[in-house]
Amino acid sequence: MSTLGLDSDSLALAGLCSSVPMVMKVGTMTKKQSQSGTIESVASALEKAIHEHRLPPGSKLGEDDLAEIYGVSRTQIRAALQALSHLKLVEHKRNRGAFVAQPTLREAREVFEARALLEPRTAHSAAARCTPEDVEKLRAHIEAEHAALAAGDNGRALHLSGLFHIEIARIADQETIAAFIAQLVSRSSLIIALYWRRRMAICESHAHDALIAALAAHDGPQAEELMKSHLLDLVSSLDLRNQVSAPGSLREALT
Amino acid sequence: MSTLGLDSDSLALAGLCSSVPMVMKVGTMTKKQSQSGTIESVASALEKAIHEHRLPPGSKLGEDDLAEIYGVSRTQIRAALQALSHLKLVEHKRNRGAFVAQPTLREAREVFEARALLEPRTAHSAAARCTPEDVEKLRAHIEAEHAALAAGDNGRALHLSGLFHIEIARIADQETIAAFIAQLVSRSSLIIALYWRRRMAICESHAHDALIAALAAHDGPQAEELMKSHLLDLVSSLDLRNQVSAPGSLREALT
DNA sequence: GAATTCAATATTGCATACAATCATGTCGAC
DNA sequence: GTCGACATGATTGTATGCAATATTGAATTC
Repeated sequence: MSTLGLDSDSLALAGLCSSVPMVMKVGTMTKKQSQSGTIESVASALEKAIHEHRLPPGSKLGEDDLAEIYGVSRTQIRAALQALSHLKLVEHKRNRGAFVAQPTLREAREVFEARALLEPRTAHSAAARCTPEDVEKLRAHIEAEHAALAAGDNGRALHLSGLFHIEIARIADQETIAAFIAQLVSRSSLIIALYWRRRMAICESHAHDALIAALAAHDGPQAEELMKSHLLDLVSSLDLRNQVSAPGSLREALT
Repeated sequence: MSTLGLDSDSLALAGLCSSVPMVMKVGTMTKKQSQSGTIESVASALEKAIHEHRLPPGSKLGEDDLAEIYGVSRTQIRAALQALSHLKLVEHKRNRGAFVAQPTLREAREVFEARALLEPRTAHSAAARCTPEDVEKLRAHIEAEHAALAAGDNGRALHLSGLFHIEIARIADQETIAAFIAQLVSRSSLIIALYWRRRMAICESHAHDALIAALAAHDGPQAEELMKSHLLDLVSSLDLRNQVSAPGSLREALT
């Protein structure tokens, strides 16, 4: 039985899962679709599930379970897990399997230092290149984010909030930096799952609104400053002080 | 027959290759060492060969060839190639195989923009934390680089020059940023192979010497400035103007 | 003679089968 | 009653074999 958070119900929610080719498992003579985007599909589905905190840090990602859930072979699951492992989203323990990564306190600090280094100046660049279409796209993101929040789906809101940051890097027309930021945003999602202190409300909406305004006005310095303070706000909503162990990792620490 | 630049001779040069476990291929009943670092070993060996320009951009990396060269199974070769693919060092073409990546002009510019964003401020941080042992290590790097240059081994010198930059990020105690820089340095090696104009001499030695001095003196602003100008020098030694095709990619473009 | 089609070969993509390793639960000894 | 050793089960790591696809060469036709 699957101990994953990915039962048939959440599978339907995953969105991208629907693009996983339907393999008619009637034996070995069936012509499979060989749609060949399976690895990326599985990786995307898992990534999304992790972003939305349906798979909390530390979750075991058994190969057989995933293979059965997605209806593909273990080989492709392994490839997808390996890809996510390179993004630091899953950790591989030798002969033990793959687990959703649990960033340490140190990693958490490093991730946000890297974001502080990359994102403000990227936002600056984006302001110069931002087109009306880009602004429209960003507004759509915000809107969807608000809708998700209103619906109480915090996970989805967080996911969309991450996409917002990645979109800004894309507007700056820097694919390489955008890839880095995408990775950092993904890891941030894990960090938030581990170190977020509930007392603090995530009032990102305002920050994002102001950012859009600055971008639309092509005000580079303002966008840079807003992004910087936005990231600082985000960090201050986390509990990154030294502590004996991260919440939830206790179980892992005592084995 | 192998069309790779990795005959038995260059195999011996690869250094890390010696850590590839010796599989006694006497059939299937032989107990292999199962040293289990094979994938990393192969990936490192390939990475080094690419850094040192023994495998120029566009080289075909046939799985069977590599499997025979390193005496391991195709499975591990595939895993190693996949890892390098995530570092953007090799490109996978569907049903065609793996090739040493050929960064486009656009990618080349992006890589150096990312470096310009990351490295100067990382050098700044490194200056504050730099210990005498770190300085010694950096000097050793420089020395080896000079030795390689004197021996006419430009490839090795380039490789060491890259390690120098990564070492600085490590001194800054930022593993996450160091990983990004490592990737960018690797890709820079490919970019140099494609777009370097021979007229320009690579006078990095001086820049590196000055950088060490600034780091040793804990002069953050100076280190930041030196790194910035060093990167600019490096870019100016490249030919990143628009052109019909990169040198060497002609063959590929006409197939 | 040149071009196009078709067959043959080589190479990758994929899945399955086996081997190795780790976790768990039981039995026995102290 | 508790601790330790062992056997069993489950899960990952690895290799090999087959199927699918691209490339190469030859033969045929215009």
